[in-house]
Amino acid sequence: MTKSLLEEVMTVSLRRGILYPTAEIYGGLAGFYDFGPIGTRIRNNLIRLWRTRFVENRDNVFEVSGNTLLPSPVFEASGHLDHFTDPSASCSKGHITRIDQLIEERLKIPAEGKRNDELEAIVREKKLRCPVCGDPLGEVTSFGLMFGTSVGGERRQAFLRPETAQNIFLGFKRVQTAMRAKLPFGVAQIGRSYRNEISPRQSIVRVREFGQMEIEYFVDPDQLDECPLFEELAPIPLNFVTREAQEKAAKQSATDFTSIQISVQEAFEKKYVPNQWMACILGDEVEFFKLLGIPDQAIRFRHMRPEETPHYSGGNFDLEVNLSFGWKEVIGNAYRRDHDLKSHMKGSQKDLSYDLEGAKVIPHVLEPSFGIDRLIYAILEHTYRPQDKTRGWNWFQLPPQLAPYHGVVLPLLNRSELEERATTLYSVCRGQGLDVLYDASGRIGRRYARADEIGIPKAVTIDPQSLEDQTATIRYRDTGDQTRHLISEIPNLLKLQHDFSSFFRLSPKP
RNA sequence: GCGCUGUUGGUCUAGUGGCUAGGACUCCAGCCUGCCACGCUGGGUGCCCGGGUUCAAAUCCCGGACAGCGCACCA
Repeated sequence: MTKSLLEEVMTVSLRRGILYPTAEIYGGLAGFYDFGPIGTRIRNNLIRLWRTRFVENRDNVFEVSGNTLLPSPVFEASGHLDHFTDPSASCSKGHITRIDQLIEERLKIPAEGKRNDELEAIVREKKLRCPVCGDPLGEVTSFGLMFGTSVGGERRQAFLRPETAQNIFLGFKRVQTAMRAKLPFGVAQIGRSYRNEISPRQSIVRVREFGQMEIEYFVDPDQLDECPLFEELAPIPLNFVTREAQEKAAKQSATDFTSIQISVQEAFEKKYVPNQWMACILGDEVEFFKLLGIPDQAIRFRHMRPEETPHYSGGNFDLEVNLSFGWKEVIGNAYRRDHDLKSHMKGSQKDLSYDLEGAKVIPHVLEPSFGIDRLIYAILEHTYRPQDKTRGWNWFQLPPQLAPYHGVVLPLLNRSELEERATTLYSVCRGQGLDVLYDASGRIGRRYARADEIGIPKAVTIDPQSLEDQTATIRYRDTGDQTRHLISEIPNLLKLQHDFSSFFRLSPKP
């Protein structure tokens, strides 16, 4: 049986310290993975790129870092407590009971597949009570998506957040006033979220603890079609799957959807998306993806069908990446209208409106939410170069900005003069803030292979000629070609020589 | 959560109810080596966990964990 691409990528990842199961020596825990030293470097680089483009390069985006554990009322207000998956009810003392299990156990009737209101009717009819204390049971809600715990001596109920977004809404007023932020502005957050998935799958694509990079853009509802990025992003092409295309595919029992290519401008003007802001967010992501090593044709935006979209949404558009096991959501883009701020105003009894020249406005929210782990998997799969016949080993063609090291310094031969010269260069590079490795173990080809396998873009080799004329060779991972340079120029040549112009160009001042 | 399949050094794998569980690659040390893992020598690490059957279990049985796939789920 041949290995799937996923299994192959995972094998390399395990061997080279990219990632491995959490608590592996105890048999692991389904849906949890740790990043190893190489994976952490890649992850940090991805986060750095994201922050550079979407936060630091923008004048009006503010980054926060929220806690992962939040008190229960937050999720009562957000609606998460009503949308869990396992039906449960709590009594007046706060004991939580799985209602489907209680019914099956006590009444010996099947409860599977019944809706919450049906289960609640059974509870009322049969007068089921809390099995712990005997108190009456409250409303039946679905439970299980969120990891719950209790806090402090008073055992206050709390949950690990299922999305980073909530902290942003909770802190909206603080951020807005502290930063004296004017609409439109964004609040970004990079952090971890938790969902107790019934069945984690596909390595780090569906996990129970995952990283998210999110922004909530707060926009005056009257200015949703006046995005300051529009002029820059208007020509960007988008692969787009309309709802009509999905209906058509369903009717024909097709296995895939047909996508169309439209520009950001068309997406807005022809109303493929609800507003200009959403069109720009999608274009912004296409530009970002150019740096990740995932080809354009492997990404598309899918307009989520109504049944996949919450009632309050003004339209959700997933960025999906074509992976070996199908198209997978890597970014969720949601137009949440004023749902979140309104819900928390109601839940907290605090005013979260924005003072717009004396008039109270509840900003509308547009939310691009990146799944870090999925994105890393997508990058690994798309940059993996297996069965390379010319070089004889598998490698990752990681973009230089994501590669775990800028380069590796190698003495061609294990002679002390060469090693001295090489370690000196290594130290100089490190002193200049470069991430470089030194490797003198084994023959040169083996060391090139080791470097390739974790995607190091350049290898510098000190050879006997280096001692005569102070030069060294740079071998390029992607081609295997070599060029010779003065050693004094090597550190600069290892620094990223990438065209960042489009990356840094955007600098709107709304 | 249900079902199918699987789990042997770091990785990939051979294997049988019974001597010190074999190989390949990687890794480490040394030698060699004027540029792409395939020169030499030496070395290290392993039968997923628990229970059962048995004189004897890595092997058979049961349960669990984990993984891949399918279904369901993924507000």
